Amino acid sequence: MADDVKLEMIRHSMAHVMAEAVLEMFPTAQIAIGPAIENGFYYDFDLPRSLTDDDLAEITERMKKIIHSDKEFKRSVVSRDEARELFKDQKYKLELLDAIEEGAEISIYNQGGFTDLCRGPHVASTKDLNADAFKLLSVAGAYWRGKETNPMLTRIYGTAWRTPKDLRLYLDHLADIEKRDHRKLGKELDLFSLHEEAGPGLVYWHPKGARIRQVIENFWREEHYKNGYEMVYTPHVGKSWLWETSGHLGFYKDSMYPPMEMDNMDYYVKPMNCPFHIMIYQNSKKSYRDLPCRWAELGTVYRYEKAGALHGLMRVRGFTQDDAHLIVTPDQMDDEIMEVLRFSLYMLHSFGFNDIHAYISTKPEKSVGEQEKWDAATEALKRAVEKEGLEYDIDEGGGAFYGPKIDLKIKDAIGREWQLSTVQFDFNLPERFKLTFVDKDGVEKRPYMIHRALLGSIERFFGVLLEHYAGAFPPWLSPDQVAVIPVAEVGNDYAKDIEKKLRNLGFRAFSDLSSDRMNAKIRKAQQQKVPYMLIIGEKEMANGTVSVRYRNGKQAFGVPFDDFVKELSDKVASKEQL
RNA sequence: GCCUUUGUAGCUCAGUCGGUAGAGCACCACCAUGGUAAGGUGGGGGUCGCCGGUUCGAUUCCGGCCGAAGGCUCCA
Repeated sequence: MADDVKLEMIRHSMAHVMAEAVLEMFPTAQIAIGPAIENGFYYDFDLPRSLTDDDLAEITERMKKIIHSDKEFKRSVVSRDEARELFKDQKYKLELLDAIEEGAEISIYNQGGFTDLCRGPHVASTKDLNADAFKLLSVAGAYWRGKETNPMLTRIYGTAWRTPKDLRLYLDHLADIEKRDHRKLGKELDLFSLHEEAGPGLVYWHPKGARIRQVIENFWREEHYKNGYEMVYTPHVGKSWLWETSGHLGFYKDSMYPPMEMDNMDYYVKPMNCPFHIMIYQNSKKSYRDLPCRWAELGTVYRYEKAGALHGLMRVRGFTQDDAHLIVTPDQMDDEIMEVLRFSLYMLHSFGFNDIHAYISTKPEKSVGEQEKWDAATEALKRAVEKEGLEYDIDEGGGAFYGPKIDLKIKDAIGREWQLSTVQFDFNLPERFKLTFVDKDGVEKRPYMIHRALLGSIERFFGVLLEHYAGAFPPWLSPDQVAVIPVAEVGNDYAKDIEKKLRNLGFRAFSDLSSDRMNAKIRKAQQQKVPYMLIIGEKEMANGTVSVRYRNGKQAFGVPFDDFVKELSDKVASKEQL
């Protein structure tokens, strides 16, 4: 039996054991569903009261007893009527029963004092579970069958493993995730903040965060020019005419900030940049000779996200998309898609993301645009992904109503997936705005429009980067690349001099001339994750050298200053991690 | 929006079984001039998230509101 199947059985069985424990404590509880999930299990209950930490402890103890009691998981097949009788007091189970199609086998599992409607499979006996290899993690609310209109149930999440050691490794992993939390690191490293009183979901970039953002944006712009893009700037608000024409007021209004009235007209803050780029396109008659247009903008947009959905930098109400729109002739589509994909991968690699997976989403049931266009575009996406040798999955019917897309997801340093790049066809806006170009044969034709973001949004990308590197950015991105630390006050002038030289060479350096002792200065720089510390004392002053202390604890003494500059330059140019 | 948890100094947190609060770090001043992760002493700083109720008295009890965290849902 495959290992992962066995683990799933353990987790599913744990869910049953937990349900038994909960029913012991709350005999009137209604039980809903309790599946195995990634890393653990959960069970949903309708309870007479809310749960406390003490309750979780008691449930845990009861579960341990049940596990030690060595009860067999007995499977039996029952008729629908027998099942209805068995679960006559369990309304959610009856609802589940009704959903089982006619003629299908109805199986139940029993372990000692608990019987559940269940497809299985389970471990043979509760003794196959390890009483020291599970932990109840949290209590949360969850709608019955995930529907907002249904009653809210109490969900208990747990994690379960084969051995206590596996459990410990997983708990360590959770601790690692907590340590890397970008909200925590953002505060510790003084990179950004959010201010509820000034508006939730709106990001304030502090000087050090802004330095990193500048490096990202400057690199982004340079690469876009190298890759044949032009930069545009567009307004932040537009009259309702624009959003009516684009269709956003029809299908996207709930996600937009409400209108501002001026001169009897409604103005809306932009939730997307596309209509503005289209206005630029429309400004003059376009020939096939003008295409492709590749227009990029770091465009800040505002969207109304539900308060409960906001999360640090990952989900905000105001964010800057690294947006671009390609307006191309049908002939150019294939090459352009391939270029966009190649460019995306290059960008992601540059930031240290090498584990990349693609997802192609195809035509959903409700959609606009002719079938041939969808087919042509979807094929172009597939060809591009295959040409780059990317692994990919197809999400059938998962595209937006206006066109198919490729999403690229990266894996970060601890294996979590994040969606960053997206390349999306749009068959809707060219129609709505009646975009045309005059082709070689003198006939006006409709161009293809491709919407793409490589990093997604600057805010979210920054959050992902921060967690990926756990705050220890590679030197090219570090907000402070070099801390110059004099051993004593007599070294202050030399330290200042070195700082100045480094700054003049374009590096981000500072000298710590505070009245702290050297040890404290080193500690501070280390906590701020500064990659290079130059320790300056009498020896260094006499010889024109520096003593280098690296963030990773390594040291190099008596390094000629010019040698250090060379080393730093190489590191920054290569974008390598220290 | 809903469920659970939560909101005390800039940060991390303690505390008051109802009598208007403390620690460490940070900040300021003074002393100390120190060779690879915290030198010493002193000081300033809080209407205990907001509004209302109970009470002689509320940061503490009760109710409402707002925010945050973890979920459900959605997504860049």
